[in-house]
Amino acid sequence: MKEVTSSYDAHAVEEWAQDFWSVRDTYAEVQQLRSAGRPFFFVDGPPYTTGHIHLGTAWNKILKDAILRYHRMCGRSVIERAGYDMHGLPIEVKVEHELGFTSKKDIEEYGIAAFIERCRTFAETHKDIMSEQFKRLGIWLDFENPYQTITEDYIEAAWWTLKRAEERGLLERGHRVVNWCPRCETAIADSEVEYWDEKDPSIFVKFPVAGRENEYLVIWTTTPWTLPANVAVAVDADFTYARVLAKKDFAEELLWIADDLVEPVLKLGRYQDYEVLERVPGSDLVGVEYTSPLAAQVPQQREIRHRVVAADFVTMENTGLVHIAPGHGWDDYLLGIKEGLEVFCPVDGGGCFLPSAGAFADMYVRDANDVVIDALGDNLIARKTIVHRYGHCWRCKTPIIFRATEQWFLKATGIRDRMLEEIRDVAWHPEWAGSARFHDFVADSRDWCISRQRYWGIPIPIWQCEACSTYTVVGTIAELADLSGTTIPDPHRPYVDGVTLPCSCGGVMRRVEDIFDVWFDSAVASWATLGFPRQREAFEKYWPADFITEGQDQTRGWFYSQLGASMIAFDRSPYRSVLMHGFALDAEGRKMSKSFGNVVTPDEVMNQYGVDVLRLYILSASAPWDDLKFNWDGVKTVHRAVNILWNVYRFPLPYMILDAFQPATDADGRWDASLLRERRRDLPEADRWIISRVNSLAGQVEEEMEEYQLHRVTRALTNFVLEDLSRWYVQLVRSRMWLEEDAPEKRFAYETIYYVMRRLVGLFAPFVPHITEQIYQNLRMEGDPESVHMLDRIEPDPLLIDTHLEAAMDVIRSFDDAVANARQAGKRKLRWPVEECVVVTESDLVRDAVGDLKPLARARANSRTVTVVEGAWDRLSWQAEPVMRAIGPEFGKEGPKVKALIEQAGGSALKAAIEADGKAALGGYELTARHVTFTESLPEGVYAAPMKDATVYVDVTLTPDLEAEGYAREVIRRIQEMRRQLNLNVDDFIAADVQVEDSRVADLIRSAWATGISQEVRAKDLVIRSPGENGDQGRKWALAKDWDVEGVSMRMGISQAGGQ
RNA sequence: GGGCCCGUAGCAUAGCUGGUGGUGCACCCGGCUGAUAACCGGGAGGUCGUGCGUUCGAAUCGCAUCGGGCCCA
Repeated sequence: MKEVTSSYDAHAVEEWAQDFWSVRDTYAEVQQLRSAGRPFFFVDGPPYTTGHIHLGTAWNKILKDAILRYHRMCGRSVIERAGYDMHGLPIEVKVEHELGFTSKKDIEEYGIAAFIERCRTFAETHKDIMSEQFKRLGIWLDFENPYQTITEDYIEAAWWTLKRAEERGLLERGHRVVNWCPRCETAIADSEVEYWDEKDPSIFVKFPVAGRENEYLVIWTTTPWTLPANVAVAVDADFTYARVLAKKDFAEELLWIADDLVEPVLKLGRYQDYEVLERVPGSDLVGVEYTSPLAAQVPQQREIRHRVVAADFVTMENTGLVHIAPGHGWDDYLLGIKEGLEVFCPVDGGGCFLPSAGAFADMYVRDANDVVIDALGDNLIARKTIVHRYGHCWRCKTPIIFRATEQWFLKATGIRDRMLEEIRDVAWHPEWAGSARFHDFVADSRDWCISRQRYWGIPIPIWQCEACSTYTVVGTIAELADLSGTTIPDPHRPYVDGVTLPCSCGGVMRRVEDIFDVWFDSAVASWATLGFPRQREAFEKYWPADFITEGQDQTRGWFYSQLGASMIAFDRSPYRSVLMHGFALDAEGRKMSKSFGNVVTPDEVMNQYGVDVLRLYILSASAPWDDLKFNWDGVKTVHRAVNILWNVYRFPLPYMILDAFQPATDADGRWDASLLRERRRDLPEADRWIISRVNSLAGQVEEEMEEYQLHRVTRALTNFVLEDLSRWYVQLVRSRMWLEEDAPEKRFAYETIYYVMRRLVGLFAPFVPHITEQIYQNLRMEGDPESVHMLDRIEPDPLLIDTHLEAAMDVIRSFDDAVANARQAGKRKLRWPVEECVVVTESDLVRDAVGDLKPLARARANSRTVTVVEGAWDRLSWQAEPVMRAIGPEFGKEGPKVKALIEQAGGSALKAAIEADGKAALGGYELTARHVTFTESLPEGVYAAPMKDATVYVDVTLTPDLEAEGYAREVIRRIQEMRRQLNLNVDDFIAADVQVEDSRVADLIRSAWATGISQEVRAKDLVIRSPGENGDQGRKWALAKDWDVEGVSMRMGISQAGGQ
């Protein structure tokens, strides 16, 4: 063991620890050490390789790391690799920015090969940056060999999975309405749509009813540009619709509006008057035909037979009639299928109208809104603007549109029920994350559109014949080589695009141009990370994952995509248990965002307080599944706690070293606690207590970790350090450290502290890996495991747990607080002894605890005696006070007499009588509890304070004996202070001179305490004198000071004694 | 609009199988001075988001409402 002189320096400790691990490759050693253990297969949810990590990313990895370290200590062989999600539109968008591109045309001109190389470089560069950041957080995952979604074997896992989908009939080519980003010119997944408020037109439009003069259906829309694609109007069959004669400026027309909405709609249309001519149910309107108000501008509209249809999604809002364009809306599309409506979608991939949109051709749809509105002419009833939530492309923030296109789908709806079954068998933490949240999401899920019309992604391995349209799904790269007779350098676009296959019909099969939705990449992670399908052994051994943990946003993301892909491939859930964690928010509970300027980065926290503090803060600040409100004050508090851990660790070291303390070891040189276990009955109570506490703590940690209650675990650990170790045990044990001779109680203290620290670092290691490693290395015995992270889990030792003692000590601590309280009231410092402390209680626990631990109680109270009194303490008396509010009305004129009687009566006797009988006779009057109150009357010099189930009375009256000790303690303290100022070692001797201005005090000290003081301050030579007395006045002291001690002036001088 | 979670002193939180609201930080006062650019004690501070209900009794259960978060439409 080495002495630790410096105070806690997080950066030095952490740099040292990381260096220590990297030199010895401790991470690999630990993995090796546990390799024979029961496997624990963990899959890292791959972060996307863009930009830098934020607090949420850090939280995610810290949770994973703490949990995995714990499992390793439990003897599990943890199977893991860090993972990275490296394909996709976000990177394409970044690269497009770098190159100044604005459209797909730019990319095609630049060359797909060159473009994806830049994407690859971008992804790899950022992967490396992020790995470094994670390592700095002390994360132990395999960063040397991470799984990457861009490698050949990974891509193969995706291909293989798609082939499984095809084999099981779950792959489908479909014409569907999808979310479409007009800038990226691709379909995007529901999960890639971000919603925020957008200002849009809100218009009410008349559609002329066919064959009727001057009669119209009134619809409402916020997307005028979809009107050229209108084919129908939907009503609710059960709503009541009104045929209204509406009047404006002497003109009249007939309008169909939902009955309840007539008034507001006509008001908006500035109609002056109206009359309801007829009311009919929606079902009566079904089949009514109408013409488009844009028939003049859009030739195709003249061909369409528009009609009214019934739908269940119509609400009693706006006009109660809904404009239907199956080419531009999900509900519209489904309704179109059901009703056999035409799907008309005159918009291209860039969001511009096609020639089939007639007069609007070539216009960008959102720009066309005004033009369309103008074209409506008289058919426009009203126009407003509305602010509503509208979807945007998550990468480029462009407002999305809905477009009917040909895409590839996985038929998630076909396996939905099986998914719901599987969810029930997964252990969710917290439970509601699965049973409520995820369940509801899956129950509402739709088919999964997996195709994207982009470049940087896993190419969809479908080859389709140009001649006969048959298609085949290729499952592996070897299979592709087999079928095509060619090999490719890289399974990305554009290399794979050039490969053709012969079709049985004699035609040529070419790959469909699409790539996978990037969510499909990570969906196959649980088998791809095991090298499946190329290698099957690990997969068969470990899959499915024992555990995953991600943020609550991954409910719709990775929890879902993995489940879907796995159900398709293997018909079972890819994970056995899931911990869903929260989001990192700012102190106000708001999302951290760059534009809001409230972002706190993990770097900021680490730079100021270090990694371990960040880790401990994040883990203890809130339950894993609650959102984390980041708070600097909280970080500071945790920093203080870690600092105390450090101080508690370093405080006994100088003494241990001075005494050449050697913990017991076994034949292999390993630390051996059996001696301490055998002698447990000989240990002082304080030692037995803290040993019991640390074992109880181990039990608590074990229990709470079962449910991933990491906040409770870390709080319990921190609390132990602060409350039990620092605030109590260290205070109790200090004086034993100072013992000169080789006393057994000092040995016990060393053994105990050593034991507690060894257990404590083991318990703390998964959460604060750096500081625990440093402490452990200093405490470690020759034969002990090389790293704290190689220790086995610290299990509670039932032999050493004494719950009675723990309860009794709680009582003493409460007593200790109460004494301090009473002393403060009596203005008697703790340094000054008192004659008597009395604990008045009715509680057996308090009585027994104070009785059993009396020496400790006495020492803590610095009291000559501590006594327990059950019932009434005879030195207490009660003062009776008349309650005139009750006496006055009842006794009338006699009142003043009663008052005087009460005031003169013995309060204690009166109280006893009333308590016994409920009444008391006094001078012929009968008194009850309502006539008199009692206040405790304390003897002179006695002060009281409450403790748990008892009251403590402290008599602070001074006697010459007490006073002598008090002054002596004051002198000792000041000489010690001067020793420190001289920077003396604890074992140096001194010579000292104390001149006391008050000769009575000087005599008091000298007669009883001269020797005591000499011993305490290690003085070979001590002179205490009154002002007149002679001493070494002429002597030059190394340090001389004047002090005011409780009003008595003293002059003290000390020097180091020569020799020894 | 829907689902899930959260809302307790200036800040962060515990309590939530209903029975007199705990803790930490900050603040004020004090102690200790061989862990000392540390450590410890005490005090003050609360309509438990709001409203209604169930109950002898609600922070805790129910309903509604407001605010925050994630997700969905």
